[in-house]
Amino acid sequence: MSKKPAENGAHKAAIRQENEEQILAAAERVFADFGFKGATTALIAQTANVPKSNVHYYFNTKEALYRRIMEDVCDHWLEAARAFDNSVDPAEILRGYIEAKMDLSRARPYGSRLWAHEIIRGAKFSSSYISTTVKDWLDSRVVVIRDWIADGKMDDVEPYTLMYMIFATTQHYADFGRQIEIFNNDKPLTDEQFAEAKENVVRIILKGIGLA
Amino acid sequence: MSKKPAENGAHKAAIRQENEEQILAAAERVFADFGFKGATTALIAQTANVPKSNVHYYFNTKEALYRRIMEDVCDHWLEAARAFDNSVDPAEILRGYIEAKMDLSRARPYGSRLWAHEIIRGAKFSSSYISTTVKDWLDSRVVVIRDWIADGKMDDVEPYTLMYMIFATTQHYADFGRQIEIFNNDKPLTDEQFAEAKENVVRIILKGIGLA
DNA sequence: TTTTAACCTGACCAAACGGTCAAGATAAAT
DNA sequence: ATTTATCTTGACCGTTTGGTCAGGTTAAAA
Repeated sequence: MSKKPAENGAHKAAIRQENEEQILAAAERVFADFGFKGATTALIAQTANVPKSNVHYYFNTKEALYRRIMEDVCDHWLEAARAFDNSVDPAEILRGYIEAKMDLSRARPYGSRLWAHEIIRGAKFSSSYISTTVKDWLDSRVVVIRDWIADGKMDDVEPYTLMYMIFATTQHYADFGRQIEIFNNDKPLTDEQFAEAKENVVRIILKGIGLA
Repeated sequence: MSKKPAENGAHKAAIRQENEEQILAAAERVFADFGFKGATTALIAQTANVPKSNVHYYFNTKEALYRRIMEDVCDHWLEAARAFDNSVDPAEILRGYIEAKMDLSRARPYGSRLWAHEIIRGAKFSSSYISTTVKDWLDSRVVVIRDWIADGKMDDVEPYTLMYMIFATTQHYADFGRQIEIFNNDKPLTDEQFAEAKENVVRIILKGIGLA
C-alpha cells in the first residue's frame, strides 16, 4: 500500500525532518516563555502535537534539545552580524546592522527571548560560545569603530557602550514585546509602527555618534 | 533568661522582620535567576538559610512571595521615575532619568532581571499594573516630550521609541550583566568603566535627539 | 515474501515539586 | 507561675517532573 515508490528512504527521512522541525519550533516557544528550568518536556510535546515519548525519541534529553535550539539561534545571530561587512561607509554599515537586528527581533522573537533567558540565568550553557565566537566578532568590530573614530569619521564614543546600546535596543522589541504591546493599547505594533520605530532607532543612534 | 527587657514584643517583631528580609532577598535572587516556574521554594529556603517550612510560614505560597517581590521592585521603579520631575530643562531631565535608571541597574540587578523574566513570560502577574500605573506614567511623559518637540527644543523623534531605547539600554546593564562581564574579559565592570558607560549612554542619546 | 531497521507510544518509575501538619520551642501577656 | 501566641521544623503527602522501556506499527532492504 505504498503511496509512492520514491528514492532510497525518502519517506522515513521526511518523517524525521518534519517531526524534528515541529518539536524544535515548539521547544523554542516553550523555552522562550519559561526558560530552561521552567519549561517542561510535557508542554513541549503538547505544543508540538506529539506524545512526550516521541520528544525523547528524537532528542534524548531536555538539555540536548535546549542546546540544539541555542545553536540554531546563534546561527541566525551570526547571519545578522554579517551585515557589518557589506559596506565601507560607517553610517551605511551601522544602519544595515541595526536594521538587520530589528528585523530579526520582529521575525524570530522567540530566539531572542531564549537568549535573554540564557544570559539572565548566567549563560551556563553558552558562556564558552560567548567568550570565543561572539567576543571575537565583537572585538573585531570594536577595532573597526576605533579606526573610524581615529579617522575622524565619527564622535569619540566608547565602542562597547555603543554596541551594547544597539544590542539592547533592537532586542528589546523581541524580549519586551509584551510590554510594548500593552503600552500600545494592548495591540501588537503594526508593520508601519515597527518601521517607524526602526527608522527612529537608526536616526537617533547615528546622530548620537556624529554620523548624521 | 531574657537578654533584654525591651518594649512590647520587640524581640518577636525583630525576628519576623529579619527572617522576612532574609527570605525576600533570597527569593529575589532565585526568581531573578530562574523565573517564577523555574525557581523552587527549596532553593529559596536554602539560599536564605532557613528550613523550607519556614518559608511557607512567612509567605504562604510561592505565588504570594513572588507578588510581594514584584511590588517591591515596582516601588523602586517608580522612585527612579520621579527623576523626570526634578527640572524643567529637557536635557537635564533626561540626563537625570537615564542616570537614575543606570544606577538602579547597578545597585539592584536582581530586580531588573526579575522584571525581565516577568515580561518575557507574558506579564501574567503584572499586566494590569503595567496597563494602568506604568502606562499612565509613560503616557504623561510622552506628552511632555511632544511639547518639547512642538517648542522646537529637540528633534522630532517618536517619543515611545525614545523611551523604549532608554528602558532597553539602561536595563541591559542589569539583565545582560553576565554577557557584558564575559566581553569584559570575564571581569565585572569596574566603577570607572560603569561611570564611563553611563556618561556615553547619556551623551549618545541626548545628541541623538538634538539635545546636545 | 521475509527480514531488518526505524518510528511510535502508553505505561511506568524514581526524584523533585509545592504545600501541609503536628509537635515542640520560645517569648509575650496574664 | 501559668496561659497564650508566635516561631520553628522534620516528616509527610499528592502531584508533576525528566526519562525509560517493552511492545507495537510502518517502511525500507534483502
